[in-house]
Amino acid sequence: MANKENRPLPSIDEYLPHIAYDLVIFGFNGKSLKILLLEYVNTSFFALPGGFIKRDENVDDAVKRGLEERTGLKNIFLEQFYTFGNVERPKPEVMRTILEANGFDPKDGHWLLDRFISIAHYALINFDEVNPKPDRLSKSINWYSIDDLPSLMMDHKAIVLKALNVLRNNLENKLVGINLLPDKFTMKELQMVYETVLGEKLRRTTFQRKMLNKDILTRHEKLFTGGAHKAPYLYSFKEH
Amino acid sequence: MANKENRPLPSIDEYLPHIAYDLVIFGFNGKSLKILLLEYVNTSFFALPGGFIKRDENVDDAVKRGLEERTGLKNIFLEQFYTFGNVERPKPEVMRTILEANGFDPKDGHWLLDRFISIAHYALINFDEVNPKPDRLSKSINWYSIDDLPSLMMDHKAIVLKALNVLRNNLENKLVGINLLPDKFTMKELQMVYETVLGEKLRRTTFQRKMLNKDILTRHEKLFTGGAHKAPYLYSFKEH
DNA sequence: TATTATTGTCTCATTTTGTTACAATAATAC
DNA sequence: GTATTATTGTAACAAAATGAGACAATAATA
Repeated sequence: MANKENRPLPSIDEYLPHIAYDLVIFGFNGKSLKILLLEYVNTSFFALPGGFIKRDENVDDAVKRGLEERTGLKNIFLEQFYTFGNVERPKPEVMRTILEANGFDPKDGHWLLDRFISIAHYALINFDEVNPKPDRLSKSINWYSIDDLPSLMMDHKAIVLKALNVLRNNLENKLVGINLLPDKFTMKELQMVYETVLGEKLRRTTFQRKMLNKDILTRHEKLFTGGAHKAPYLYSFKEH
Repeated sequence: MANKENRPLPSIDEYLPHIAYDLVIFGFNGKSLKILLLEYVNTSFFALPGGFIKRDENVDDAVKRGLEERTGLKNIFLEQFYTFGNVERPKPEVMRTILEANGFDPKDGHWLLDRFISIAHYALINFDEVNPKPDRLSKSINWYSIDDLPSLMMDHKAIVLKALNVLRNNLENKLVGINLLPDKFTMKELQMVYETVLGEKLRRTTFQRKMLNKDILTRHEKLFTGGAHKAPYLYSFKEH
């Protein structure tokens, strides 16, 4: 099967049936936490980027491949956090609508219309480095602020909420900041990452003391932004 | 296909291909942390209990069903923690050996010999209430202490280690103790749960104070064990 | 040179945790 | 009964971590 541009849909010979992955790609623009969402051609469906697993491919590798195609970035912090496997989650009509809007005409019983279990991952990236590319079924891919999302298809809203929750729990252990910030950053920026992820205000002096005492930061030169006030130091995370 | 007892293998018509689940069932006997392992008939393979997902069944429900069949218990604390999806994990020869030892003769390309992705869960149960039952391919199911496991098939060792790790991280939030202990228990028993899961000794007085201050325990009557010493109070977890 | 906004650090109060000490038992032995 | 033993519950103080406020240092600009 192929559409008018003669580009075939993924073949069942190449991919594992019933298994997909979804990606919650977090980015931080210095102010708020955002995620990447696709909008499908000729529909009003917003969805998480996702994909399928090749028959001879590790799940991890499939996801890395998908993430790289979307963002152009390699070596990104990526973590699997839950597998969504409810019977109700597949919506064949939705998938059919999307495929038809893209010029395909899948037969009943086509594997893409079947039940899918989705292995959800989240990624943390530095907002500035990314130039996202939509996939061939989507008309656009854009950043949406986590507290102002459009309505999402299927159970994707639940996937995002779960991802946020996992992110909160991992904030201390995993040095989430490393992956959301540029190499050098100010203490204020680091604090804002913590505040956005946790969803609460933190006390400036306490936060600064705690971070410095952890012995995970290296202090660099000052950053002169032109503001009429004392310039903040830049920091980076220590190697080990 | 059926073996000499004429009991058929699970049919591809009924189950989703390529998808399985594995269970790390933790129990606590008052002293050490144990898990349930199967030993397969006429082989020396030890493995985690697992199963397949019916085509019209939620993953959650499939796992609950399997757990109930194994332990006879309902309403058990159960949590999905990771999906193992490496290409190297399936071992068709191993599966074939097990099936043949049980009197089956699967054709090449049989779906059970194919690649499987496994959604791993852990369960916490009260050791005393359980009378485990082997499945039909296994000759036995038994408790094995977490620090004295036999060698496990495929990547099951890695699955157990990951489960233990998740358990450690969830110890505080999830009140793991609730599910590993009987309704009423002594402070010492609670402490031993913490110590076994964390793998380290804790200070008695500090532990006691911390637990009592949390306002999660109800104190009941004393427990007279016959020991020549002061009798400890029994506690239970508060409802809410 | 004064003004302004922001940053880095100090201080002291408060809370939490580490550590030791000790009185209060249940049994048992006499 | 009374002494002995092991274990438990809690108090008491020290040490460490956190909360909260104060304040000097400093890049700009007026």
